[in-house]
Amino acid sequence: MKSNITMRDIADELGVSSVTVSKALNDKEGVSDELKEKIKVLAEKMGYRYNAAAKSMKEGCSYNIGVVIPERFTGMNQSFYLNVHQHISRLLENHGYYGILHILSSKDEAELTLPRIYYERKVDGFIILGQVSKAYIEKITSVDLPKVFLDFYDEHAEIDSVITDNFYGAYELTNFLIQQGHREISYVGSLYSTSSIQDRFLGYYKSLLEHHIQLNQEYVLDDRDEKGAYIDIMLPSPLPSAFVCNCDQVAHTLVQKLKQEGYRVPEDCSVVGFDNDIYASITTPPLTTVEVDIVEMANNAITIIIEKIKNKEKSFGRTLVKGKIVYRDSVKKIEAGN
Amino acid sequence: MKSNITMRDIADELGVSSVTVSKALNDKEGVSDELKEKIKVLAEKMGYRYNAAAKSMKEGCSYNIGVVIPERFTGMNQSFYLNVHQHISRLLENHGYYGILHILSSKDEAELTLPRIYYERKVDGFIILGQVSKAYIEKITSVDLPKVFLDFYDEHAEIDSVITDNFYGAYELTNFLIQQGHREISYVGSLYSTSSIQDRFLGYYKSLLEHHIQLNQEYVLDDRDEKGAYIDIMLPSPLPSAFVCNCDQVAHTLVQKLKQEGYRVPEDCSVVGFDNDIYASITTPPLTTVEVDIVEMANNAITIIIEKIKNKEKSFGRTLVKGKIVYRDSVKKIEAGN
DNA sequence: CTGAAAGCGCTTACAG
DNA sequence: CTGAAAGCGCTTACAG
Repeated sequence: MKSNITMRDIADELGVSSVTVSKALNDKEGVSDELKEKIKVLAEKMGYRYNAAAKSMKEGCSYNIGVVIPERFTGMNQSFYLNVHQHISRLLENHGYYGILHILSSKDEAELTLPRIYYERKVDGFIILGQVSKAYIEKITSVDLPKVFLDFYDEHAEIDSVITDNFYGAYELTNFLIQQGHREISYVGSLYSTSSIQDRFLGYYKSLLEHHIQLNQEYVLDDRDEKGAYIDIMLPSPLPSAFVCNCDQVAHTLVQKLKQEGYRVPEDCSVVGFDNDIYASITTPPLTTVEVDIVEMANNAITIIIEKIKNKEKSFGRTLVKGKIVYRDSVKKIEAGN
Repeated sequence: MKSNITMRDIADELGVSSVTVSKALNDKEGVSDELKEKIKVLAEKMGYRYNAAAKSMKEGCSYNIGVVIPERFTGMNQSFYLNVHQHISRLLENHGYYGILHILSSKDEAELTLPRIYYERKVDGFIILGQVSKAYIEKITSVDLPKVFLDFYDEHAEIDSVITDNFYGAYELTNFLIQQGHREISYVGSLYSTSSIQDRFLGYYKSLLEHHIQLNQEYVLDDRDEKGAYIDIMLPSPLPSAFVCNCDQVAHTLVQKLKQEGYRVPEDCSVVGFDNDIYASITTPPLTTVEVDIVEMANNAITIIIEKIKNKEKSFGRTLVKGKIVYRDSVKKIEAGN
């Protein structure tokens, strides 16, 4: 199979012009159906492959989208974003686009270095997957390409973002705990770490408010330091009857700690997570949690970015994607007066 | 920041030709240092960005590498390949290349449909990540682009592959079990499923042979069906004192099953895994296993493919990357005469 | 040291 | 319905 067949080669073979071949292969007007068919058959036979670079140059766009994930979200235990990237990559194909993954190193993030794919015009837009620093948000906002922020947002920047409805998910989950008879409910998550953690906290808080349960500051527990590294969770005393954790991984860690201290889950205290990732299923007992709709999030992000490529002026603001509570075995119903 | 600055714009601004600008920006001979510097400064100031598409068209290559992962390896619990892709993507950048992820759907695999990135000349080569069907191997082998197979190989095809030294890893692990006094050792893995599973089995077998331990066919246990879907593992009776599992996930499943049946690990029987993925650390007790050197594997694959792009004739055959035993708590030392 | 010319493969706009 | 011409942004080979 010769490797460098061009439209011209097909044209020469058939004694027509390359313009005609171009039209035929792109199913455009202006070629007789008969000739069109003949060209297509020959192209196939000659092993013709479209040259995307030529099209890119002509049209001034690459049909690639950069998917940027900060390095710290890609650790061994953090396959969530890579998973999302996988869906993005697949869904993008339906639109004739391709994803180029760029792991943003902590160094580049700190030094505000943009991905090389930007400087080489390899991409027509960016999907930023996972919260980056404020300064980096500003930096990337200054770039003249369309971008959407996935799984986080920043209230100060005028950007489009697609996020799980963290607020509502945590709200519903806490409502559920209260329905099950819980009154002393703790929240586990460092409030200033990410917008997700903060919003989930607020959903939890709203549920408390609605049920006239006082927020006890000693029940709001840190799970990571300023750099986002996990820290040992300090159990409050007395122990609440339930814990709302900001994510499944932390819920998993918490359950292990509780067990070490001699408590049984859910008999002695209930624990719920968020994300429905692998930690939810491997915890014993399996966790009641909120499932993030990855496909829907990826889909939204892609629709938005492609729309913005067509029309730079368009703005979408925050798009919320609803999660879904997955009921498992980590919550115990408390009888009244227990 | 105007977005469509070209070399010509810079040239016009400075009253020189675009050839000179090209030379300057590419650090080529034939421009005075003074002018070169002036051009670079102005380019930066004008917000010039290189047009990769133009270069691609000129040189006939895209500077992209397609990373193809069969869909079935990307499930919730299978972040391994996505993880590898992440490293590939990062390492590729050091060579001026980029990775484009393509999830090969089971349908496309069955129908022998090549990734669209091929038909659109979006990539200069392929890294196939995870074993595909024989027919698909043949199909992709017929393609005129360089390719390397990562984490599997096929003895019939003349292809370059980078694999973990599965044979040696399982051999060493089994040796370790025997050193610890084990004699009845089971292997868990369906031998005809992938080359990895098979080679790990052979390493296990070699260790038995060397220690003059008879291979007991009833101790070779299936863990998945012909389609690769996990099946329930049938425990042999009497129970061996140790299990060599073909991967950590299966080891994790096995440990749970053993516990359900009332056995303690490692007191009643020892279990070892392979991969050192998340399952190794979340199993209670944590698993002794073999750590696959992902970075080294990715590195090798990239070196090979880039070498092959430069020189299509070059052949590398099978490249083995050594793993490393990670000792944890799932193996018990058996006293002689126990 | 500097630049005019040609060409990479395609598409668009126009003419016949 | 068909095609000649121009151009996308860059680089190479050559001439001055």
